[in-house]
Amino acid sequence: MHDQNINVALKQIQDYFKIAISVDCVIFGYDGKELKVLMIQCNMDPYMGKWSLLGDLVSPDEDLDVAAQRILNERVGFKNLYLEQVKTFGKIGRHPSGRVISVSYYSLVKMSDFIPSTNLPIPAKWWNIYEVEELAFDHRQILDACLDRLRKRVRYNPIGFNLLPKEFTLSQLQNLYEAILNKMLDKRNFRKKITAMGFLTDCHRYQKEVAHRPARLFSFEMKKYNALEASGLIFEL
Amino acid sequence: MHDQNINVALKQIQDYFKIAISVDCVIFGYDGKELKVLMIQCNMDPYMGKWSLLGDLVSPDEDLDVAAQRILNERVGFKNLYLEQVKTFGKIGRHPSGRVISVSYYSLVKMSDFIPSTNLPIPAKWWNIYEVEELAFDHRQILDACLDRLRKRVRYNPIGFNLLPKEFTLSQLQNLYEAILNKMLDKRNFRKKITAMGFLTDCHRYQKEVAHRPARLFSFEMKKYNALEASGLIFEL
DNA sequence: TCAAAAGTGTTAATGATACACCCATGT
DNA sequence: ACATGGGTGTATCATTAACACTTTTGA
Repeated sequence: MHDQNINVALKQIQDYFKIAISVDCVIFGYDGKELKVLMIQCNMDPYMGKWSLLGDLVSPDEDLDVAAQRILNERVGFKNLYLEQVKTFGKIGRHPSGRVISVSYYSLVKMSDFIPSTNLPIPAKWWNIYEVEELAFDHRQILDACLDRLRKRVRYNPIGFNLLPKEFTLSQLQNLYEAILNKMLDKRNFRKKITAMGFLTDCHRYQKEVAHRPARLFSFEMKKYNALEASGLIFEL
Repeated sequence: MHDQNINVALKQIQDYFKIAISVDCVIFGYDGKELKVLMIQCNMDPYMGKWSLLGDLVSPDEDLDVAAQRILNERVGFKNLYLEQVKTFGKIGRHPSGRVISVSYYSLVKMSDFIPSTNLPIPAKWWNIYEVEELAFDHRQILDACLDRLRKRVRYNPIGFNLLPKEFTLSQLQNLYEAILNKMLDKRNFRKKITAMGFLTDCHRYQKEVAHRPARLFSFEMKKYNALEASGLIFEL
């Protein structure tokens, strides 16, 4: 290959391939009280030390969704999480190292199953969603867009269960909705609505070792839900 | 520059910059009866002759939204159209020339103002949304995603007016909603709802030269709507 | 005078909201 | 026995859905 070819190649790079693609994941969790988001500290100027979402470049032979799953798997050790693409951020100056267009996703994690790995390259921290500090890059915008989307989605799709343990009480479920929507709900109306939809399975088991009347445990099974949805059920909370 | 540098450069290309970004626009229009979508014919194998959305590569110094506006302007001659980003499509094999990740947008055009330019590089055609043939690339998926989004958006945001002439009748507005939602609506209930929201301005003018009782003309002003929204109005149809 | 779309209210059904007390357990 | 959250039903209000006839114009 001689210089002329190089110049052609470099010209092409300049013209078409000077953009890198990344994926950024907003990872939501729920600890039984608060809605949380997982973040790491940025090690790149000018955002050194600022908190940042988990993200990485997408390689040329990698699907976007696969890249998102990879990030979740590499950094948090989870597979097959609920994942939804939200929005693509492409402002010129959004990344200090050059033109990086970022496809954002949010993901839902059962924190009860989450074992914080101490041997990961970068330690991560769960932040209360309402107490997040100033973030690196345009990650505040990304976080806001994902939280907005989650709030809409959770009202019309049964995805909240991805944040709860397999067996949960109705109060836990209500509390989760209150944390996501940032709004109090009426206990009786909430229970009426969700039990009337008929997709919750009564586990015939109860909470143990709680200093009050133990609550009935329920579980959510996608199969059962799908069957009901197919016969006309409309989920709405 | 000698060969070693070349190899480094090429390696970098291979590693990070082998992905091109494009924008594809679903351009919706309304001719008074049907919801339409603007498309062109593909001149690239293996999709030669198939119909395709309007799209182009994003240049490295160009915002995504700006690229979308540019495409609309270059190809259709419009500026400042309503535009919404919908989803990013990034499957490995979606484009025959290599890895191209496409950010999709939909846009709303007043067809009444649209003068089909005959001197454009590629002639475009308005298709009835419900009669679109097999499309090039993954454009069917993109179209479906954009139509879905439009259907949701139009129920909770006053964006339908972007498809109507400045002055329109209530029947035209209803017809537009029926075309978008693909569903008949009750005339009296529709009128009650939309007039009760109070943001339509009566033009005190009427249709002319129609072979039936002429309908009252209304207009939509964003200012008025914003004021009402600020004082608590919730748009919903 | 006919055809075609404009315009207009009421009733019934459904869904949403508001609200207070007794129950079972651990300490 | 007390503190804590679990669990339950009804009445009111607001919203939605269903429905038919008269009016105005051009042909």
